[in-house]
Amino acid sequence: MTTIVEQPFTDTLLFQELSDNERDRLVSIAKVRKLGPRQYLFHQHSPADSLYTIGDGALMVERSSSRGQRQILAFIFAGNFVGFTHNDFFEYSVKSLNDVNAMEYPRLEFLALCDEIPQLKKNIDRITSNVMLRLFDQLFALGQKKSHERVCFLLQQLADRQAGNALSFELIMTRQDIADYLGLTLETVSRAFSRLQKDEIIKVSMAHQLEILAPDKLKELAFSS
Amino acid sequence: MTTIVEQPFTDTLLFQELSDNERDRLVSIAKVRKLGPRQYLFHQHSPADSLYTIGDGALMVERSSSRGQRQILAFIFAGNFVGFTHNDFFEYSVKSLNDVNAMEYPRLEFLALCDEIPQLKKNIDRITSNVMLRLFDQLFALGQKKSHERVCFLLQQLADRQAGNALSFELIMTRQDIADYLGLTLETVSRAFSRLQKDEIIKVSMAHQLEILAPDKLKELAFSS
DNA sequence: CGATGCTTTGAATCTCGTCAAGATGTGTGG
DNA sequence: CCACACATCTTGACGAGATTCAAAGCATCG
Repeated sequence: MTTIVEQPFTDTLLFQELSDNERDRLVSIAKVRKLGPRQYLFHQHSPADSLYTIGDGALMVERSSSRGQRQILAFIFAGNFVGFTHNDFFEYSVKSLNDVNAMEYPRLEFLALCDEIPQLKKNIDRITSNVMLRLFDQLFALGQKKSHERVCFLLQQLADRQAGNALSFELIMTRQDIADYLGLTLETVSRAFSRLQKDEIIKVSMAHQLEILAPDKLKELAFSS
Repeated sequence: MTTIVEQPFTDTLLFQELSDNERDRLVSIAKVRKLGPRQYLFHQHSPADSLYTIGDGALMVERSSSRGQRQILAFIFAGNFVGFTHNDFFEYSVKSLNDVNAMEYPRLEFLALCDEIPQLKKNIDRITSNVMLRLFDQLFALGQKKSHERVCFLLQQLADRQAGNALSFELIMTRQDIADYLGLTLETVSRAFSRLQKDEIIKVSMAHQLEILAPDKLKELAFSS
């Protein structure tokens, strides 16, 4: 259970700088939650009774309209924290991409701990701030970038967040998931991959194994800075 | 100065449920900041040394790339609070749309007050949460909606937030501003207005006076729920 | 090995962006 | 108060980029 703490993941570390005792108190109110691929951790509009940390696996935060349109608001990975809201109901669903090991914290008990452990509250605030900054980036991408730039934007994010800066990693989401994250269609995403491959910026094997051949060009296209 | 407190504005009320004494402490560290139209409250990448509440007027939160692309992240109005960040530098600029009366709070002193006044911290958290929810909506709009639906989305927001649910109000921003908020071009925005006017959903006078003729249809298009 | 689900590619269509002109609105000075 | 200049907005014609529809190619899994 404490493997969550040990993992060398980038941001959203809920446990950062907590004492052993404080961590134990968090662990004591948690229970394990396991998910297979393509299962929901929780649904949009359901009561926001729990919060979660991800120990293993990857998920996506999605919002759907009754017309069947879907926007993916974020991808989340091991070490991340999800489900914190001021509302009584969730504004989004969270769905797994692969096998997931999560810890579930009852909301009221968690909030009580937040009041008692100032550092925990600080960690929440820092995570919230990071999430917000990422939303700004995504908004800029959807508003200003062309399709292949948006794909580069996502690949850069995945390289940083999922793969820990590796140049080779697995694309665990489908083309449709990527499309719904970037505000495109799956065909457009597929064409963007083909184009980036032709330009020798990336290499895709078996549709889901990705290799970054030209990291500088990728960044250039991702941030059009 | 205390008019800020009294104004009946919707959300992001920094002063909500504070005692008179606590409000006075906030006011005591604040100083007045006045802006003419199209002036910057602060710039992207400048040191985040202050926070602000808006007493009067309207502004936009914008992020620009060195390529000259601009994404407007939000419009903000009287009663709103802006500039809160965990970074040492601002991730965005804030620029006025008309004459603005703001209050400026030195960041360190403000943060100290947050530690001393739990309700103030709670207000910040609530505001942050509202901002996040609005970012979700905007992301959905940019990712999933067509141009005229995005324009409806903005008009609905303005009717709610700027005009206090009125059916008639002034469009204080330019077509270019609207375009940069919605990820479109000014021409597309203009065409969307013409189309909505032809469909008798809105009426535009002198390019900046707006009247909502069919509120239900507007909502329908805005939320395509 | 065939069935299924996902991905790629092609062709037609459509929406939106670009470029350009003209209209409307605003502000200034005579 | 009018006339002129400058900003902004509207509209049209065209082209680029994205979506849609359709078919074919690949993996995966029983």
